[in-house]
Amino acid sequence: MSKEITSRADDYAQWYIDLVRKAGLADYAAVKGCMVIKPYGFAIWEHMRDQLDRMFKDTGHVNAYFPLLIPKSFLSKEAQHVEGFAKECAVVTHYRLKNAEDGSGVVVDPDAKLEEELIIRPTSETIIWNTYRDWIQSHRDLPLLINQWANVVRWEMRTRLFLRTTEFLWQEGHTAHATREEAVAETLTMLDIYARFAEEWMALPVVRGLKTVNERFAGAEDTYTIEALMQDGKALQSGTSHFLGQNFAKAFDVKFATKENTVEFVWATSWGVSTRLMGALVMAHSDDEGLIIPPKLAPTQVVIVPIPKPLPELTEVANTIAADLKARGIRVKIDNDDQNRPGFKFAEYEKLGMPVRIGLGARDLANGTVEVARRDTKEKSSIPLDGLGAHIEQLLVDIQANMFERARAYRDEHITPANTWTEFVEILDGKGGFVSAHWDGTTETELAIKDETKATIRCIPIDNPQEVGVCIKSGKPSTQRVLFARAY
RNA sequence: CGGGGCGUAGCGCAGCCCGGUUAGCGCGUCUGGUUUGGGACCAGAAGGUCGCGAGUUCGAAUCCCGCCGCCCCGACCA
Repeated sequence: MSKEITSRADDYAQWYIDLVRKAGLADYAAVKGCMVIKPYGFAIWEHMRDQLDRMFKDTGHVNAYFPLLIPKSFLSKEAQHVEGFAKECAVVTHYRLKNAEDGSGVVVDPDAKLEEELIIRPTSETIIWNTYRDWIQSHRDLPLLINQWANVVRWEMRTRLFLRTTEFLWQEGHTAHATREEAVAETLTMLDIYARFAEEWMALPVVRGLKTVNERFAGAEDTYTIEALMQDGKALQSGTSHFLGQNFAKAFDVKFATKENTVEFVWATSWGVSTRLMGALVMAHSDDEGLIIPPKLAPTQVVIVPIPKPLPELTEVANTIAADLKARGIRVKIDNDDQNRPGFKFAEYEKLGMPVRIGLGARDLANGTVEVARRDTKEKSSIPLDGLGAHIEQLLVDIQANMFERARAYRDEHITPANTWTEFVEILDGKGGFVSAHWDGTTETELAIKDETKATIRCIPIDNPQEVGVCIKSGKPSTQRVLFARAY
């Protein structure tokens, strides 16, 4: 077992894992690499999920659910797709257990071997497109805009809570369109929704961009990404939106009759974000005291702590404040615990990242004030009871904005141009973050850079300015800078 | 699968090199009391197949051999 890491500076990755555990977000359980999301972690995820779901529905999408198990043969229908996922699939081979002859427990019944093995979905393109074939006949059936909330399994070699687990929760949207243009537009619309969600709800600034051929989703023509920067200078791919062209339509023979009475293959997109976003939230905002949850996602936005404990006269005032806040749509909780001391509670709520804490004691009441502490800056101030509700309402807005601004300032400071190879390596090893550098556009060079520095091309930013230059590595001509970084 | 490290109370660890009373410490838990505006204090209590197996020895947490498990780094990846 490893020692506890208490500061971000010591070992960021380990500190992150300890924090996720200590704050009660999640832990590993039973099967190696599999994660249990605990109630507090799940409450935050639910806020994220609900908001994303609203944004999907506002753009015309509907939810459905497809099976967990996929016939093995489906996976081999799209050549690139198999290649991308074959190495990490969990396979179901039998459907029955029986008691062992020697009474040692249950064993797999060899007589119950499946004709065709089943794959536990690593992603659902194949089973969904196999289904879409029956759903789509005419241009009148298009566009088909479906999302599903599901779990998937990818048998990764190494895992890390939220960032990469064997099983994870996500949403995957799968759409079918009559034209290339419409599908490309959908791909970008969804990328934009992800970026807006990250920035407006998670207070997480992201770079929108296009993946290189090498980093592209298996089976896609184009993969777009939102890339976020963590506090240790490493990048995190936080969501992807794929333009699939007609690849899956061809693999699964999904055609439609056009208005012109011809028959065409449909155009496809898929897009997803996962519980990895929870990891991004933690790694982008936390400090040594614990989590800092943006108000829009905090399960409890304001906690009222009677000091030293819930005495009747304090509880009465607390109830009045809580009623006012609730009426304003604020998620508020009164701490009625009379066992722990205030200092303990303060530390505890800071660890959980609750945006605002209201301290309420005799001393305050005598002055007609309360103590308001904000988690993001740890500032405390004395606020009059009169007008408190409006003040808190505004404070939550301010905290949300401040968290985003702070993260954006950090991100912006950590996009560094490099013009020579020496500079490039120095930045990666020193301040970290994104390095903006010229690249000759070849996979060969990209891989050579990755080999030597562990940095990958995170993306070619959308609307990237074109400029003449030479590749940082090969010295060959280049037309634009791309963003490199070491990534999770 | 390669390179490191670690398995001792619910959690975090010391003890091991150099074998020797009844295996310790901190946190947590339970009881009682005093406290209560930034992680309270005092007193007492419960809690252990020292990862498993075999060996050396009068005697093994400690030494030897084998096995198992976990963590970290690398290859894979949302």
